Amino acid sequence: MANLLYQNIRRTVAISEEEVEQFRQLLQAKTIQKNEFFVQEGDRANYLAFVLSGGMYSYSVDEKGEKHVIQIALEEHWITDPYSFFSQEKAFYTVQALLKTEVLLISKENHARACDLYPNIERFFRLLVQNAYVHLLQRVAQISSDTAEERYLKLIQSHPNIIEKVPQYYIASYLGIKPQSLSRIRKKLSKK
Amino acid sequence: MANLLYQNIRRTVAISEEEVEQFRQLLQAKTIQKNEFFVQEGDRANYLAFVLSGGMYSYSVDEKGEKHVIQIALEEHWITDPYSFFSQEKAFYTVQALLKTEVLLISKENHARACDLYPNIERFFRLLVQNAYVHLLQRVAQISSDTAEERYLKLIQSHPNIIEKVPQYYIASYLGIKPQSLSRIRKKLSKK
DNA sequence: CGTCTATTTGAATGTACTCAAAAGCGGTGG
DNA sequence: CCACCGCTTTTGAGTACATTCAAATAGACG
Repeated sequence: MANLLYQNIRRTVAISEEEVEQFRQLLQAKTIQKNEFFVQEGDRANYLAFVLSGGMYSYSVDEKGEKHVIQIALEEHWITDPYSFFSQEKAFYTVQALLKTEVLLISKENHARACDLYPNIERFFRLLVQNAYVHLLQRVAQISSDTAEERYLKLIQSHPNIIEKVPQYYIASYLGIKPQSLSRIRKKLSKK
Repeated sequence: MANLLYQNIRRTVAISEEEVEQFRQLLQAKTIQKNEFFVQEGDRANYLAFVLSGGMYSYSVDEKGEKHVIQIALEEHWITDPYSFFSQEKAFYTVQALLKTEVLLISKENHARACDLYPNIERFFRLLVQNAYVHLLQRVAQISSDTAEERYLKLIQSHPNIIEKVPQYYIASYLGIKPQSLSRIRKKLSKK
């Protein structure tokens, strides 16, 4: 595997491979098994994860016990419960592995240290949140302007490998619909 | 009027009134007339606005020419097209005054300068984006778990004065429904 | 091969939407 | 002061899309 971390950071800030290597010292590699919890609702999110391979997803659970998928993070994406990680309060969401997943973890403390030591890394994380916010605004806009079918098409267009890795009922939940509805949408699309 | 700016910043970071006063020098007061544009889609958002009184809203326009309200900012809230303000690329959204609105404006350049000069202000803006991101995640979670009726109830609970200031069809759009549907929801609720 | 889980299908229901029109409200000018 | 205009909200009737409940198939894995 290439240096995914370097590539990912490089996408946002101009930084040398050496500086990323220094930063890398503050991260720890870990393998998370399929369905293993990374963060559980009510816990504190002490780590931020960078997905090297596999994938994770976050969700909330409503009063009726139903999962609502909020985020899906495949390779080269960062995930945690942002509220809890930033504030160190209890997490709203659960983050769990979709399949066997290799991650690089950074603790809250090392994140703070990295931001102190490496201005480029500080800048990177600041822009990471900024970009996540901008993307999420687009998602909100999309929810109100697009039909479920359009949202599905755009999703598989921007993340073609999501189909292989993520069960359909999680994709449905992410899109804000029920698995049966997604099944019908797919059936309708396949007829074309 | 009290010092809304100081109060607002103070809510997030520990900072002296003097330091805010210094920062205040980099802002300019402006009155925006009802329906006046603050940012137009396709333009660059050169300013970030802090609403002192009145209110503004942002929206996208779809292929059919329909508005989709993304954000509503009443007093003591910050608004702009974040993507455009951060990146200086063309704005996705339009930001417009709901009624006569008094704002404090900060230009992109002064924002950068303020972040350089005043670490507390840098921290404030960083946390502003962070908090906005966390709130938006909650909104996304809410969209998929709550009915339109529940979302409406929660909205007027958290922002009781929104009813007086914002036309019902904008509130409907913000909630992701049509004005007719909101009217029917309100009718149903008033019967209880 | 059997079991467990995921996906698909069917039928009935519900919620929000469209189209269309009426009623309400606020401001302006005769 | 009232009549009129434009804009917002409400109401009605029919429709579309997603949901629910239920059951049948398909796939994955030991």
